[in-house]
Amino acid sequence: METRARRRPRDPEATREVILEAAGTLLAKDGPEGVSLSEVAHLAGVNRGTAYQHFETREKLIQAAVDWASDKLFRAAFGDPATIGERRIEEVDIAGMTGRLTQFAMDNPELCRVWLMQVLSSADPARDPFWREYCGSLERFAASDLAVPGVDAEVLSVINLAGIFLWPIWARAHAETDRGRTVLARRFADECLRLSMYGSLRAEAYPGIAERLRRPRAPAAASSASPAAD
Amino acid sequence: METRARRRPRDPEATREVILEAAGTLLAKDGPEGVSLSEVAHLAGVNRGTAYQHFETREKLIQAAVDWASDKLFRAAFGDPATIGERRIEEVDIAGMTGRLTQFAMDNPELCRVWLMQVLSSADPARDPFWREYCGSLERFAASDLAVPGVDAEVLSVINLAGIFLWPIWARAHAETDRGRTVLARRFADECLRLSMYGSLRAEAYPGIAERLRRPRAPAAASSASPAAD
DNA sequence: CAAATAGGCGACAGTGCTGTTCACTTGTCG
DNA sequence: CGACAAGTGAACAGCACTGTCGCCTATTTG
Repeated sequence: METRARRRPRDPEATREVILEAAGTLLAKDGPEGVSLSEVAHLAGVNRGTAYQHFETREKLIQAAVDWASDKLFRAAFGDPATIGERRIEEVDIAGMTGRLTQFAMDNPELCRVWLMQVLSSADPARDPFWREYCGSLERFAASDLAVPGVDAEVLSVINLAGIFLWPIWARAHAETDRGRTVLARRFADECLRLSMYGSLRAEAYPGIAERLRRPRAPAAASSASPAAD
Repeated sequence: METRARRRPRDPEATREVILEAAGTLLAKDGPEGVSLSEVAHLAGVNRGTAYQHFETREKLIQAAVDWASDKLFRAAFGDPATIGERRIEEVDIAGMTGRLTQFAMDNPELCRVWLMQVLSSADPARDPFWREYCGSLERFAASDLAVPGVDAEVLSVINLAGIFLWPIWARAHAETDRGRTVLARRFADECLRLSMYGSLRAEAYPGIAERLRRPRAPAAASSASPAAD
């Protein structure tokens, strides 16, 4: 992160942080199996031995970096995890949360990439704290009278998060300037809202689908437009 | 792939295929930087030297495997790339394509993971043929009178594909049985359709958002519910 | 201020992977 | 049948990375 000035001033906390940050950056670039402790130490401007003092093995460093990313994500979306219990009761501001998350994703695409990749590789994504909280929020929202009836919160969580975290990567590749990225962030936010408000299909044009959705879990109606699920 | 039976029958095409398949599997597990040619050769039941005969370097093998995954995806969604030009004219069956893709993703989650990771790491995702075709289809759909007005096809493509490809991973982790997975596939398809038809917010409850969407690209309305994009 | 502590550093052995070469076996095709 | 191409096995140098050890020195503390 900085040009090595002979010897790092003794400060375990800061050192640990700088190592985690470097690990996060490389994790986003190469994936969990692709980062070497040597690289991380070099990027962090720290001796490899120092890194081993903070994290016993490469494996544990990676894990710590992933958890660190997840925690940052959590804080960006929901604030301090310690006080989360007290705030559970208040009204769910679903649009606001989506906005905060979208903005954060735009500002920290690497972090989101790390988190996504971890979830993609995890045998049990449901154990991730951020995921649990997000999904829980959507469930509470779906149960409220602000939501359209029939929302499947779990599925919607995957769709939302996947889009929110993938979009910035797309955007980064297409906008060189900050201004351009802001425009792209706005486009995403708008389309998210539009989709949430009105969907994408003109409902009148698809009576078959409407029919199918009216009797959930029943065998698919014989409409040419409805995808067969089995 | 199979228990090595002495010596592989001479068949370059099949050998190449088996190597690519093994590479794909490992790619899905470990990411591009995480697979070694030794591992691939071992899993494919092929001599390391043989692998080097088909692919000059590790790097080229990885690239070939990624392209191979992208191509399979393309075929699953759109059929033979060679004949794609002739079929461009016909009506866009957006729901049908989504259904096919969803099913394919459920059956081949590793493939989708490979593709996703590649896109996540690529500097320019727009060069991927599958992406281009998918996005193009949505654009044609958005321009038709089957779509709600104001759809941003590019954003919607990201949202759709991200969801479609991430869901199976979630599902795999949560359903042990084929039956369970079928149910989860159905849940996803239903929620996709529901979201496409009606969105998730009760439009009447969010006049601020409706207002904002009515004048696109203007500075955000001062609604507490609308996410600030800048 | 001096000693003790612990954060940080450099060097080392061990391991696994890459890319290459070479001698060898065995299907397949003209 | 003979030539050639596909597949095997082994060996090698070169490299990068892991994990460990002992030394150095900034900070703390008595």
